[in-house]
Amino acid sequence: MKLLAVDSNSILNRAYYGIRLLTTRNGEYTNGIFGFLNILFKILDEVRPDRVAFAFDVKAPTFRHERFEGYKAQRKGMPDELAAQLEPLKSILRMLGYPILELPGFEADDILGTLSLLCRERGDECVIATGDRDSFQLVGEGVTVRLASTRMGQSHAEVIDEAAIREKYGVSPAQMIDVKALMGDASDNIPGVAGIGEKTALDLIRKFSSLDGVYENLESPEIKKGVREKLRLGKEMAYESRVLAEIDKKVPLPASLDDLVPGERDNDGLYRLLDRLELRTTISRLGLAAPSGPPPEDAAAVPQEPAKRLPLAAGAEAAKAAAAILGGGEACLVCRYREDRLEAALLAGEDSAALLRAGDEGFDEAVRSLLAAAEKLVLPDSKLFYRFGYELGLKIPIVKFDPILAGYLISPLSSSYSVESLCSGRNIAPAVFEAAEELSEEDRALAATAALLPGLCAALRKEISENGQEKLLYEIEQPLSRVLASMEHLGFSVDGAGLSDYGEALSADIEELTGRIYFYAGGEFNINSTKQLGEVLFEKLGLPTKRKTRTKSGYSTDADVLESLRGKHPVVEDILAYRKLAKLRSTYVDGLRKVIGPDGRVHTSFRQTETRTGRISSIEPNLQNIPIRSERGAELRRFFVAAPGKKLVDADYSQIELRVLAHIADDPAMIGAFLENQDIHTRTAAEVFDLPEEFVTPQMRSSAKAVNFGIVYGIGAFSLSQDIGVTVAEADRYIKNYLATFAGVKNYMQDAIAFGKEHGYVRTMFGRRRQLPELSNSNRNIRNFGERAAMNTPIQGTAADIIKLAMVRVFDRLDAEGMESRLILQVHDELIVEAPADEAETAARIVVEEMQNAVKLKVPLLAGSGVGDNWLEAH
DNA sequence: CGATTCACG
DNA sequence: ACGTACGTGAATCGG
Repeated sequence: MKLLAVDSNSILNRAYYGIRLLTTRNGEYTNGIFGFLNILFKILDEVRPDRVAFAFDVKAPTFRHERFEGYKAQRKGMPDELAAQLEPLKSILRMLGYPILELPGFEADDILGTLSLLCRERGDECVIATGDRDSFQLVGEGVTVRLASTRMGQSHAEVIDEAAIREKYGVSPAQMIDVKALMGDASDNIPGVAGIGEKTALDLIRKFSSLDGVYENLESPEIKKGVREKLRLGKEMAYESRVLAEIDKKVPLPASLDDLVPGERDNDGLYRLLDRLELRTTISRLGLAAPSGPPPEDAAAVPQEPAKRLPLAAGAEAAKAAAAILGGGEACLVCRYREDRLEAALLAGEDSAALLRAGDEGFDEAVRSLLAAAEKLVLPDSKLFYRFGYELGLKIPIVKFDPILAGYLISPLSSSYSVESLCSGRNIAPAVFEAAEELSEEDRALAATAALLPGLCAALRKEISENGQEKLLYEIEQPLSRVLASMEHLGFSVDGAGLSDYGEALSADIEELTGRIYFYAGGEFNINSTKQLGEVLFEKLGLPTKRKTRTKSGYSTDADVLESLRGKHPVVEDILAYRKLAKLRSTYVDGLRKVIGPDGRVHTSFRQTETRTGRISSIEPNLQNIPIRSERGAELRRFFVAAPGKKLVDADYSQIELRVLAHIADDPAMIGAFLENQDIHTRTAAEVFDLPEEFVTPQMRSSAKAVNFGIVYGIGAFSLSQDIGVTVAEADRYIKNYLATFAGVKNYMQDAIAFGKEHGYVRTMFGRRRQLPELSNSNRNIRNFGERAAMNTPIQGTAADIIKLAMVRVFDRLDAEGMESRLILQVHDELIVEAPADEAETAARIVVEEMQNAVKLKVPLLAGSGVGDNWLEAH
């Protein structure tokens, strides 16, 4: 017989602190549960026990410690975010079929002790799974411990047996009790002897083998005077502590070992609970599938319509069936693409469905009619569909509803969006397709997704409407998808040859720098390795270290640190230069060349459901971070060119975020400044430094600019001081002056946080939301982060809403005017249009107009523009 | 695959 | 006493 006895609270604790906070879309915390289960599965796999028990502490304070309350700090209560995970975890364990043991008045340790003794008496094996060292004293005679830890997302479980303890501590497992009696344990309310820590305690027990031994030899010369005095004073406490330190092995367990055989798993219940907790990986790890029947009526359950049964036409019948469906009202569509080709599509109407497969009779025509009827479709990932349309040379209508975009608007926090993940936690009853033929596995998967759409969309539409996000979805995000598809399809022309020459020049300079750096360093090393670079700078060359990296794993060598070392050693300058050039070469020259298509253009992908604030992002390549701030970097933009006979039109908003702030905060001083078209940074400088504008120096203006940025980000005096190189006190004064002048801004900041705390989310002018569970976190740093995000998100997000709206307007206007100019890129506050040379000036005027008129604020929205043959010139 | 660094708005 | 601005994506190192 082999028993696995789990110290549940301890493992949960480890898991909780080992994994960053995770929440479901509804704000339920899950990181502890997730980590616990990972550790559990790993240990189960390794140990393969035939009996399992989960011991839990009982919440009520334990009477054993009452005597010492008030004497020592009480055991810190667990944070709310962790406590909330306790009950769901127990439910999961019960549904897995495992017994849970908890006894009022006894800690989990005592239950483990008792279980381990029972095993010993029978000569059975006992493995204790725990996250702390308290139960080491139980080890020996068939009893071992698995010490769990979660580091970097990985679960480890170290095997601790008697030999391991002797090696680590130099004492026997039983002697750990005496060690603890001396050193105490704050988390267990065990006082120990004041002033004796782990080292001294271990040393004493190693020498004198027990607490009695120590006190019998108190006068021994091997005990230092100070220690002897502490021991004398703490003798009573030491013996009291020993009683507390020894784990009870005789608690009245309600179960015998033979009651601990695992029972049956409740797969449906597990699925429902794990689904609610959005623990998809755990679901698949357990091989769980959605319960077949309708879910039992949960208190919170939304009333479900009975599952619909739809006949599914396939093969030769499919095209005709699809035409009939498209003749009706709304229909759901799920597509499968393979290398830009549509391979299969499942169309589901009110009461019938069709599976269209490439190669089937009438497929191409059926697809054409699908594209033409897009406005009737409920279609996830509609951008792919538009993109597919553009590849065929077709501009297709905007779909009726894209559940992926809706899901993103409802909660922008997820890492990815799919029909399946959107259903999780929403209690969606799938429709049932009745096919005449056996479907392939891929087609079954397509059908499974399509089956969820009707129910999912009903739920999402309701949420969108309750959230007041209809306009945002139907007038901004959905039309924008098609604009993005068009931009991706068109791409941006790149001068590959010019780029290569530029790269050659970089390489020559990099080589020279490398040689000099090796010379200064007195040898070759990998300059790209922070670790090796740190060793060279701070150990070999003896430069003063500034700070450690965030994880304290080594020396930081970032640009800030190097900047501060400038002048201390000539190598520093070269390293800074090397880093700049190496970045340009690897990320931009090499990186970009890799993605230039056969058409000589780069086709980025815009991600529309990625950011928490509502911005779009750009990948493969990222065209939103092409250099501009440094001269050498900006040169790269010369290689982003207009096609022959065309021009680039570049238009950008002027200070859109500050204008949005002025509007949202309704700040008279700031609104006044923008109405008078003043230079906002100079104006800010005049206020912060309390001077007339004529006396504002460029330096002061630059500091004020940093203050303005800081305000938008949710300012802190420390960071501002770092940024502009003044003392924290000085920075603090700037901020105070700023907020005194712009009182509306100050109020806005407070209101934004208050709103976030009250509602659990903040929102933009257009109703975009961002949930902020961080605001109710008990960790101050996390909470502070939440507060900054609460202030920043409405500003950044509203600016994002506005430019998205402008993009849709520009796109439609160019179309309406019958022009050939096309939007090809967006960089947050900047739009780039490729225009036939003779249209360029008109296009520039139109873009600026649509950008400025996208929305009416209390301040004017200004945009400027330029025209050129390449991006550098046009900007 | 996490950590570090750095490019952009 | 502590940690320190919002939002992204890509390259690189090294476990």
